[in-house]
Amino acid sequence: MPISNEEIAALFENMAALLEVKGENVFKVRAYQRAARAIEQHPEPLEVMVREGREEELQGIPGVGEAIAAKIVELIRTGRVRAYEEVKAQFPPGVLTLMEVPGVGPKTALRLVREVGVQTVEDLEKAILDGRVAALPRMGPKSAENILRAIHAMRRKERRIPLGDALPVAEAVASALRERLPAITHALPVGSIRRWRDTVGDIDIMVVAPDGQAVMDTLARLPMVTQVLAQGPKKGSVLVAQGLQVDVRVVEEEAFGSMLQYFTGSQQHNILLREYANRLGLSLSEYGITDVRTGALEKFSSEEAFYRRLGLPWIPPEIREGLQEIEVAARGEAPRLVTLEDIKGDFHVHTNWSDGQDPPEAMVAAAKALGYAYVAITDHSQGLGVARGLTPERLREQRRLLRSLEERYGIRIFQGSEVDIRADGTLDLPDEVLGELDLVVAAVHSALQQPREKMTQRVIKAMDNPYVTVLAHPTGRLLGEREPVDIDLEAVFTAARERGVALEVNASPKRLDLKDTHIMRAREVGVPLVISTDAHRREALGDMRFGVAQARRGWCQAAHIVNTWPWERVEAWVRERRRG
DNA sequence: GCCGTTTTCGGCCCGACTGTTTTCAGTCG
Repeated sequence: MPISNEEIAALFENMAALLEVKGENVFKVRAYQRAARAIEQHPEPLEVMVREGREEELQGIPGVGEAIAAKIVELIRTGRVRAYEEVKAQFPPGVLTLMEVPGVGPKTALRLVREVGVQTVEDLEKAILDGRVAALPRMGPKSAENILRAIHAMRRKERRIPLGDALPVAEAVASALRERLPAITHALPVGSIRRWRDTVGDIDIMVVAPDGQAVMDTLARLPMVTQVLAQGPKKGSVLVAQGLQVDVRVVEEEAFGSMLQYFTGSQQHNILLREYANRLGLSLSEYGITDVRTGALEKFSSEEAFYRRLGLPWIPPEIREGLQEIEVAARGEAPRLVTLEDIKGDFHVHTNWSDGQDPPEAMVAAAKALGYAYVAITDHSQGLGVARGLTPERLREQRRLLRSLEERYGIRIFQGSEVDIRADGTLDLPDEVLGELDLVVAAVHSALQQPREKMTQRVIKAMDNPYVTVLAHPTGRLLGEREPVDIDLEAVFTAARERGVALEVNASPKRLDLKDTHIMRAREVGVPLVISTDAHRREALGDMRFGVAQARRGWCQAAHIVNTWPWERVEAWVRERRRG
């Protein structure tokens, strides 16, 4: 069973936590944390790199040096890391568990285990309720109460929430603040929302106003706020519905640029940017840039000016993840990322002929209104009974309608099908029917529990069919609802490139599938990509922005995305594949 | 433990908030 980058990252994350408990050098701890994050985001499975004898490339990952590279190899070859086992043996397992509670760090966790004897979150809750925690020296009733609240909040909300769910909440809080306090000139979502991460852990909102205290008082009294976690003059944290945490920072207008940069993050990007600035003799903070030699603070009204002062072009928020973006920008090699304006059409759209809500007319009109040159209507195939999939006869009937709409709306309409990939890898429509379509989007909808090898072969078999144009939502995940299928994506990427099949970046905020790191890897491998909304109603065509953002997070340029091409080129590409 | 437009040694981002503290440690982002 191969070990995933996420599992390797988790080990180093635990290693860092244990070293922190042990009281190790904080920079060593940070080194492990940084490596863990970089490994988690690394596009290619490290297991593949080691298996293919490319161990020396491990040190190309930012933050991975000789020692950590050796531990990665050890883990992949032997299934364990001796140094980790040794440090783990020095502490009761409860320490790491307790540190999962927000507000409980290494110091507190160790004291709770050693001096109160708790090992689990349940133990901890009991110990707080019977007063044993508050009785500790340098603890008190308020500290204990805060930990208890954190435990309850943790139980309400364990996971990160999908971007599509967080965004409306963030906008509601921001606009509520603006309405109630006219002195606010800006209130905007920042943090991982502004970076368009597929899921977010909390909501960050930056507010520009002359009086921070007034903003915090207003925040605390908002109707959607259920609890105030922290409240100072410049910064506050509250809980809103579903236990979602909202962090607000207030700044004066003149520091707009530096605060926007700071609060957008990511934290790792900021750390690296601050190190970069230090080498220039500059010190960065949310308030501006200080010349270390003179002590003078320079303020910035825009992010562009802030980055420019560091000799850098503006870096798009989507790629501020602390990978190589600063070095690349400094060399003047930053890619021009794909934009929404580059998108010329949508390749995956449903109508009420299958499980969509709106008729083909409405979907076509909506695509036209977005300025698209083309749209593919891809209703489900017959086998998907729950989605009222189309039989070959219904498909032919629909084609006549689409031809008439094409003239009426002046937009190229591709008739396609989202054809089901059956459990054995065969397709749900015969080749002669597929051949009558302009393009074919193939997807897995059933037997999602198949083992890795079987699922991988099933999907590759489907891609063997020359009529298959796009593999849709390749991992099948539904954010917050369904885990991705177990599939060897490296094998799928290679097969897709060899066959000239495009992989979908499904833009629906419920899916975002492929996800950012997969997109990055697919792009590296040379797989053509398509950004599609999978819209089931006309408004959902607007989800394209989520998909474009994910592609940008994967460092995609327009050239990597098939639906930035004019329709003539798309048609030629489909024909070429069919000829083999 | 990592890393280099000062460096293979000696640094390592920076500030806000809380609670329990008479001056700061712990935690977080």
